[in-house]
Amino acid sequence: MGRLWGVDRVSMTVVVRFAPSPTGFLHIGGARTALFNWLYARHMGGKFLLRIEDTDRERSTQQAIDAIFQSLEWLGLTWDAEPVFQFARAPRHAEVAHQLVKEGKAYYCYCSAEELETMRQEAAAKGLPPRYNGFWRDRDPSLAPKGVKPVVRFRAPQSGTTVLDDCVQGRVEIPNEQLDDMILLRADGTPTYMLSVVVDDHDMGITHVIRGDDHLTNMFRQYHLYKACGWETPTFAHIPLIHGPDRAKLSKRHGALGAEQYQAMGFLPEAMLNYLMRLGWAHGDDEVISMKQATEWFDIHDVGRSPARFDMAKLTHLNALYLRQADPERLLKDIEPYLKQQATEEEWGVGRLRILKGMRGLQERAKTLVELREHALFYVKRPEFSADNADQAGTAVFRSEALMSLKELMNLIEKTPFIEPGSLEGTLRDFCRQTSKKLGAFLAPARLALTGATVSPSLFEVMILLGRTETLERLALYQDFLLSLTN
RNA sequence: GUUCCCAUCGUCUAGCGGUUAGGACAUCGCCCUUUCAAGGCGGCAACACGGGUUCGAGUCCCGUUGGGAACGCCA
Repeated sequence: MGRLWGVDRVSMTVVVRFAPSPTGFLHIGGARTALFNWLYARHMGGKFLLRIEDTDRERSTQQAIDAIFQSLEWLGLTWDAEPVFQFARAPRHAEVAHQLVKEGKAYYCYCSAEELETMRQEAAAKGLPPRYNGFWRDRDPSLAPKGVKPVVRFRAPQSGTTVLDDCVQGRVEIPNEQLDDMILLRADGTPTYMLSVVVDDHDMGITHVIRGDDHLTNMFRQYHLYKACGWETPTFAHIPLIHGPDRAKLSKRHGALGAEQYQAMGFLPEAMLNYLMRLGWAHGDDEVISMKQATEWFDIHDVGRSPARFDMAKLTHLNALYLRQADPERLLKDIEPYLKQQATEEEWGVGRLRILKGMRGLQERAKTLVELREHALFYVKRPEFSADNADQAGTAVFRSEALMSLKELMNLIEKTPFIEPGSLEGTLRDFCRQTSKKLGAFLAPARLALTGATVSPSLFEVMILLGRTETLERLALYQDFLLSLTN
C-alpha cells in the first residue's frame, strides 16, 4: 500500500522538512522552499523539520550552518524539533545499503573513474544519456580486481516506465532506461545523497517532500529505493525554481544573494516572505498577504509549474509598504546600532527621541531600513556642508536668494513660539502670502540647512523636533557656509 | 545528445470552454503638495506559432518553436 495513493491521508499528520546543504548561505530559492514547507506544515497543522545535509565534508562549513539558522530565524521560519545532521547518521545509511546488498538489491561495483568516463563518452556517442552501463551488475564478484575498493550501487529497474504523482507536477512518467544504477555507498564507505535522503526522510517520518524541481528526476530514483527497502513512499511536491534575469536557474552569477544579504540591505522579513510566497503561488488578486493569512490559504497543490524570475523592484515595493506600516519603536531598534555608531552618546541621547517622534515622517519616505537610517541621521547629528556638494552649494543666484530666505526665516522663527506645530506653519504661510513668495522655494534653503539634503520629512515637523535653538543654529551654520562660498 | 518540465502585459500572476482577458510591480501622464515620498485618477502593455476537438478555445488534444532542469564516488 503506497501512501501516494493512500486511503488514510485525512488522519495523517503532515511532517515536512527543509534540507539545505551547508555549502553556502541560504539563498533566495532555498528560502522559498523553506517557506513553502513551513506554510504547508502550518496550514495542515503538521510539523516542519530541519535537516542539515552535511555529508559533503569538503564543502560543508559551520559558518554556512550558522548562516542558514540565522536566516531562517530572521524570517521566522521556526522548526519543530532539533535539527538533524545528516553526516551523524552515516552509519545508519551504510547499514541500509549493506542490507540491500545482502538482499541482492544492490551490488558492488569496481569501476574506476576512467572507466566510468569512457562509458559516459560511449553512451553519448550513441545518443544515449551519459551514464553507468551496469558493468558489475551481474558480473561475478570473484572477478573483482585486487586492491580496488568497490562502491555499492543500487540495482535499478532497466525497463518499463515509472509513473508518479506529484502535488505540483501532476502525473509524471519516465522510462526506466533513464535510471542508471546509482551509487549508494562511496568507495570509502560513506553514503551518497541519494541514499541518505531516502533513509532520513523515512526515519524522520516525512510525509511530504517539498523541494525544488531540480530534484524531479531524483524522485524516480528514490522511489525505487523506497520500494527496495520496503518503505512507504512520501508524497512529493516539486516546486519550480526561481530564475535569474537570463531565465537560468538562480545562481551566484546573478547576484543571487543570501537571505542575510537582503537583511543587510534593509529588507524586512515580512516583505521578503510576502514577496517569496507570491512566486509560483497566488490567491486570486491578493498581493499583500500576511503570514497568518497565508497559513490559512496556502496549499501546496495550488503552486504553479512555471518558473518565476526574481524581481528586485517588486520586493522593494513590498518592503516600502511594510516599512510604512511598521511600528516606530521596532524600526528604531532596527536602525539604532548604525545611528549610535555614527554619533556621540550625547547626540544619540537627543537624536533618539527626535527620531522616535519623527519616525512616521521618516518611514513613509524610505524603501529600506538602510534608507531609513540614512534619512534619520540628521536628527542625530548636524549636517556637514561641502562646496563639492552641488545640491548644498547651488548656483550663485540660488545662494543670494537662499541667504535672503534664511535671514527672513530666522527672523520669523525668533518671533514665533514653538509651542505647537500649527503656529509656526501658520506664521510662515501668512508670511509667504503677504510677500507673495512660494512656500516651497522659500523653504528650500532651510531644508538644506536643517537636514543637509534636498529630501526630508515635512520641514515644520523637522523644526519642531529639532527645537528652536537647534533650528536657528543649523540655519546660521548653513548661512555661514553660503557666505564662505560667496566670498 | 537523452529524458522530464514550462509557455497570459517588460516582471509576478488571476483565469479552471462563452471575460470589454482582471490585479500587482515597473513605466508614462494628471491631481494633491513646502521638497521627496505616500495617496488618488488615468494611459501604454499579454494569451509564442500552427493544426485539430467544439456552436464556441487563453482554457482541451497534437505538433512546431522557444526556454528551463536532470543525467557525479555534489547535494
